[in-house]
Amino acid sequence: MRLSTKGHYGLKAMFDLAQNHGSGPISLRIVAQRQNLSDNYLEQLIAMLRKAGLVKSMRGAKGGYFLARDPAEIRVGDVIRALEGPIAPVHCVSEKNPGNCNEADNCITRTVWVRVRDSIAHVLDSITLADLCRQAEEANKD
Amino acid sequence: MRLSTKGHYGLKAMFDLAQNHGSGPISLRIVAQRQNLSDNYLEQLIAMLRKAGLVKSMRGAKGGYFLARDPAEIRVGDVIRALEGPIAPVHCVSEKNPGNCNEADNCITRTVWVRVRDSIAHVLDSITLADLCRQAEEANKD
DNA sequence: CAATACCCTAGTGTTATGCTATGATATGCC
DNA sequence: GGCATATCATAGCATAACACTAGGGTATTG
Repeated sequence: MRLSTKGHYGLKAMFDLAQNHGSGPISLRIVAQRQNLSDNYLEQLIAMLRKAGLVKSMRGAKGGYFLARDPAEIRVGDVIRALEGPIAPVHCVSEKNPGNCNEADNCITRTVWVRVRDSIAHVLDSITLADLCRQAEEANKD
Repeated sequence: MRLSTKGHYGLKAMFDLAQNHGSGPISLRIVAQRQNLSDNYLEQLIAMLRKAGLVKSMRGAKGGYFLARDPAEIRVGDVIRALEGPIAPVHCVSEKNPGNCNEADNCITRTVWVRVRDSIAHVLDSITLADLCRQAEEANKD
């Protein structure tokens, strides 16, 4: 019942970009240093986020990455799905292509996984990157 | 964000035992056949459940497994934890031994995982095996 | 034109998964 | 007692995912 580091690290990076949103592209090296991640590895993760349309990039010197939309318009669920695929505690209740469970009709335990899936999705989709930034600000007040 | 088959199959087996609770020990071969699982593999899973005190066994001919407590006293969460370990979307917010996150204090994304963890735990702990049996009965009414 | 930074792909050690297989031990029944 | 039926325990193993590392190519700035 565990997330891979993809989602874990990827959200950290997105949060970093959100905090610096509006001040132009930011190089990955900086993000990786700030969030204490391998920049080579992070590059692969951000490529997935770019392909999902969540971040945009500018190449060349002074280039870098920035959020494709306002932080308030990016939900944590968007980030996680881009990196980890559809939310699915078990294959037969995946958000996408639920797979062929030949006994889906009379499989009672299936209802458990549907509820787990929905509760995870609800949490992830109810938090935006802007929410996280607000939280960080409040934590820094002390 | 996925459960292994351990939890998936294990819950199926426990549900099977719950449905036949009260009629003495049931051999694993029967459970495996009914739930369409490899009996050799299921043996390993049920060993974990036995060590967790959720099922009891009788050896020898006419032996088998049976629930250690009433189905109403066994939560799905108990089963999953026995098979998958503590619920922890990421290591630093594990239910047990949360691990040393050197920036736990100012890690904002951490709050996301805490909420995910708690919502999963809440769903799993709010469903008992008896609930599943009741659901199965209602589904069979049609 | 050189430094910077994105972009892409290949490779790699480690771990977990999802089993299979084999043998030992305990119990019930004839 | 002896045989069939179970649980119990452990070892092995092919596959896949994970978490990176490495190295090269391409675009942009100054």
